[in-house]
Amino acid sequence: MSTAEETAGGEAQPWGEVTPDAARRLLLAAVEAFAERGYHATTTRDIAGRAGMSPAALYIHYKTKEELLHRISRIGHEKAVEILRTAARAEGSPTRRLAEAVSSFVRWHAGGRTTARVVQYELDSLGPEARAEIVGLRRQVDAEVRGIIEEGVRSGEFDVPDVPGTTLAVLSLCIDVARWFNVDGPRTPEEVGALYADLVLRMVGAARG
Amino acid sequence: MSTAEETAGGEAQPWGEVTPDAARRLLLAAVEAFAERGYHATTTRDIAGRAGMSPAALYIHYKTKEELLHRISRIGHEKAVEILRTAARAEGSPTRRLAEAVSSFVRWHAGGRTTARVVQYELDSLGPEARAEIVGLRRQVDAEVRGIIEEGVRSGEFDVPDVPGTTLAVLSLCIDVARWFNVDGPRTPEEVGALYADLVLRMVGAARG
DNA sequence: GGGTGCGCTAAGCGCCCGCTCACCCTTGCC
DNA sequence: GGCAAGGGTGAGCGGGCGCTTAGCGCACCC
Repeated sequence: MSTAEETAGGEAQPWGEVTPDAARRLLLAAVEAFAERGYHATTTRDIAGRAGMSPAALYIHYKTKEELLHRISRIGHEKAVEILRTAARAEGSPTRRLAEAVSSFVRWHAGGRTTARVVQYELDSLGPEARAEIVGLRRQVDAEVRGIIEEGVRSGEFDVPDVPGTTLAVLSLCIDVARWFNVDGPRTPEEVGALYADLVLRMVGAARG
Repeated sequence: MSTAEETAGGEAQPWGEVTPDAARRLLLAAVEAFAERGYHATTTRDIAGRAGMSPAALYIHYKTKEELLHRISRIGHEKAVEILRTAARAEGSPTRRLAEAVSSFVRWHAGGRTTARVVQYELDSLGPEARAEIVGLRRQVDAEVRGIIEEGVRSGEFDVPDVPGTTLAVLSLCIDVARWFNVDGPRTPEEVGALYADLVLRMVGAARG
């Protein structure tokens, strides 16, 4: 691979796998537009315009507008699973791994807010087959977090009466960051990640710090 | 007032104030449609059809499709403020009031999921002036919750290093219920409300029941 | 019982949507 | 240089959108 897939800041460039170059530019333009206005309010003319192309160019690389959303959604969810899987399978106590999972997941939602917004909130705009595929990836996301919490309960580090419910709440908290996070706001993604990791450790009754 | 505004279950019928009857039927149809497909994917023909009317009937009661969304959003946000204000100003310790605020707010999001979904997720579909008005109501929502947490910190019941950040997280957790809650799922609104109240008390470091 | 006005409909206007098609450049191979 | 291939464009099709308008029917008042 000749181009770097990760920048120095740790922020992923997950679109490196998309070729050729024009297809990637269109995909990036679509992410921006979908995040700003939503899938249904975005026109193919707008996407093509942002990518510096004519409306027809879109259809050389993608069959439909929905295929664009599907591709974005799949790549984004794969990235989400990868982030959580890395944290879940790292070394260290469940407490440390849960904190790392939450803070890195939150950093991804805050830092790549445009992508995360599309990934998390435009699921219903997909057709049935595409949605079914993405729902499968979401189950993997849920399983990774639930796994860490279960381990912490077994080891006695956590005190969690309702593991599925708490898993849901933890993921919900992280995902909703994509809705409210503001790049020009007072908090950096790192700060929100640290705050949320602390709050989640409180939620599972873990000893902190 | 000849008709009841509240049902026995405590679930509000906040549309009682909308008159005449045809206007209310259209508003309810719009809530359903917006919640299901989103504002931009909903057509005025669909709304009118659900209300059993012709497309033109909509424009007798509302100037534009956006006015429908604006009205729904304002009524919904006013209800949200009312729920939190009631809990915040009740008697009892900050711990009790925070638990009541969270559980009732969650019950509203879960039970009236269609309304809550529109209220919480279609804000960006409003024009600038309408959005500005709604943002003001949101600030009131934030202030009510922050007020309870501040009181708990002052009284020594809570241990919260970052009050604005924790307020944000608590509200985020409650609001996101509207995204994931499923009426056919395993949990009732009451169960989710109780679970979330407990999780939030853990987040603020309060002694629990 | 005739007039008045309101709630509603049938029809349709103008616009812009997603998408297609015929054609045009550039590139690389012989 | 000839030529095939593929990325790109300009123009435009069919259709559905938000919204308007002309007119109808029914409840109500005198």
